[in-house]
Parts: sequence; structure tokens; C-alpha cells
Amino acid sequence: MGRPEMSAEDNLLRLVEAEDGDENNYHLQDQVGFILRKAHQRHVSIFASHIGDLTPPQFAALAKLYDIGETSQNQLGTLIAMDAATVKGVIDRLKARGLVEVSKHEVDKRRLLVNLTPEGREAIERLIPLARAITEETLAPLTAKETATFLRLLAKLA
Amino acid sequence: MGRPEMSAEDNLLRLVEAEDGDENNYHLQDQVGFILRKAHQRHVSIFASHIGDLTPPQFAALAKLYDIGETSQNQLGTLIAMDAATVKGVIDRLKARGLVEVSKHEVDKRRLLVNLTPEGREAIERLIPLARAITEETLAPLTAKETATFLRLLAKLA
DNA sequence: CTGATATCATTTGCATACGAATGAATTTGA
DNA sequence: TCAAATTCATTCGTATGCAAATGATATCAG
Repeated sequence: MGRPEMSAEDNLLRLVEAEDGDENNYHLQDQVGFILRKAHQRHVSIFASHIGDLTPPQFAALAKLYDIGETSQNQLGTLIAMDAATVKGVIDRLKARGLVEVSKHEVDKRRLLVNLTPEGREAIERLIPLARAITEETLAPLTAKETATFLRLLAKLA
Repeated sequence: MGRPEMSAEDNLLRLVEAEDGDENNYHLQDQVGFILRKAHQRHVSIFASHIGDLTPPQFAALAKLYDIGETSQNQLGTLIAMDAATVKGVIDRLKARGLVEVSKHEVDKRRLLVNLTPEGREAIERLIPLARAITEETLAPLTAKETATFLRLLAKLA
């Protein structure tokens, strides 16, 4: 019995049984984008379980203002990786809660300066220890060595 | 700067602590959550540059349906990591474009079955090669060895 | 000096993403 | 068996996230 070519059944069997190589099948769950999205989801969930009254983007805005002090809304957006439309919404909500205040730039009238209020400063100082715990819990599945490797490689992709 | 002014004592404290790895300063840009968010943003941007008429979640839904065939909306959501409210919106939009069709489960009347249309099947078969290119471009900053390490560690976090 | 360009902020529209509440249908368990 | 619990889907509200268009202001080039 010769085997001049693979039958349709053989092809099906090969696809079903293949465990490595398997270059003809597309597995969503192995794609970096899909896993990245899930890892991000998990982190946001951990964040919410520790800090329920602030979102990660809101926290990022407060933390950066605490770090660098007053800056323009646009510059803040650049520093925390948000486009102009997104950062406006985040600042509007922080402003409504009295955690930041805005003022017009005296010289360049296009700019909107943003800064922490005393309440905002108090909030971020209180939350930073929780943020450390969030980072720790997010990275808990990795050993210390794996964490260092992971952060190094992740930074290369970001 | 965290404070409007800094005393000599504060500066001394900072210098002493700096020798110990600066553990009292919180740097947003070093936090895993922030970098994860940026890496995800970059991936979505790469995705959009290759596949302009479909979002990553929409692609995920089509790819999973192509992989497993007809399933319930809820089960599909579980497989592609979307809650019920989110998956409904995604399926509604794919349905409006004729890429999927829905039907009622004959036995369990709560379930909404979702399946690819011929157009949907054609679309996902056409797009999968592009998705491979997206994955490749996303991982381009890493060597092959780094990619393997990164995906292994990322999967542990997801 | 002035027209072209660039920057900053806002607005609109669309698409995730998720908590919470609701209703319909099914399954469980005493 | 039948009331309680669970599951599936939908809806509502809130919050990113980004593209595109717009208006105000600032900068640049000739």
C-alpha cells in the first residue's frame, strides 16, 4: 500500500493531534495581544480590590502630579500615556471630587494648568502604600528573579 | 516634588535612603500596572495599523468562533475573557455587519447561540495571516529567546 | 509683519470594560 | 415536588481610549 499523499482524514488527524509546531492553526489564547489584555484585566481587578474609589488612570494622574507638581493638562497626558480627550475626562472627574484644581497659564493662554489640592495630596500619600501592595499582588505568581526579567522585557514592549 | 519645599533633614533622609535602592519613592513609570497598560496600548495601535476595520475584541470573537464553531454568547464571552455586557456589544456589532448570526437554543431557552456567517468565515480566514504579522510586530523588540521567556511569564500573570 | 503651521484644549462619536439590577429559564436540594 | 439558588441574557450607568473635527492661541518663515 503506497502513500502518494496525505488523505483528508490524515490532515484532520494531524491538526487535531499536533502539539508542537502546529503552524497551521491559529490559537487566540497563545497570542501576545490576547494574553496582554487578560493580564491587564487581572491587574485592574486587583487594583479595584485594594482601591475601590479611584481607577488606575485617576491614580496615575494623582501620582504623577505628586511626583512633578503643577503641569499642563496636555503634558500630564503625555507623562501618563493618555491622549488629550482621555486625560480631559480623567481630570474633570478628579476636579469634581476636589482632588485636583485647574488654572489658566498666565503666559500661554492655550494651556490649562493642573495641580493637586491639599485633599488630593492627602489622598495620594494615603494610597501609595496600597499601590505597592497592588504591584506586589499582581506580580505574586512570579519569583523575584522572574519579576525582574518580566519587567525588563515588558518595558521593551511598552 | 511631593512637597512645596524640602527641609535639610528631608534631603538627608532621601540621600540615605537612595543608597538602599530608593524604596521610599514611588515611580509610576516603574509599576507593572502602568507598563502593562502602555504595552497593551502599543499592541492595540499595531493591531489597528494592520486591521483597520475590526477591533481586537471583535477579531477575538471571530477567531474563537472559527476555532470552536457555534456556541452560546455567554460561553464565547468566557473563552475570550469578556463579561456578559461587553460580549453582547461586540456580538451586536458583528451581527450588524453580517459576520455572525444568532439563534435561540432549542433546549435551553435562556441561551443565545452565535455562529459565523459565510462572510464571517471568509473574513477571519483572510485576517489570520495579518494577525500573525501583528503578533510578530508586537514582539519585534524582543529576541526569539526573550519572546519565549516573556510569553511564559506573561501567561503566569494572566 | 503676516500668512502658514503647530500646539493646546474641547467636543463628538464609537467601542470596550465592568458593576449592579432585572427578568426569564433552568437546576438544585430538602 | 417545589421553593431557593443558579445561569443566561439584557439594560443602565460610569469610565477609559482613540480618531477626527473645531476653535483659540502661539510660533515660524519669508
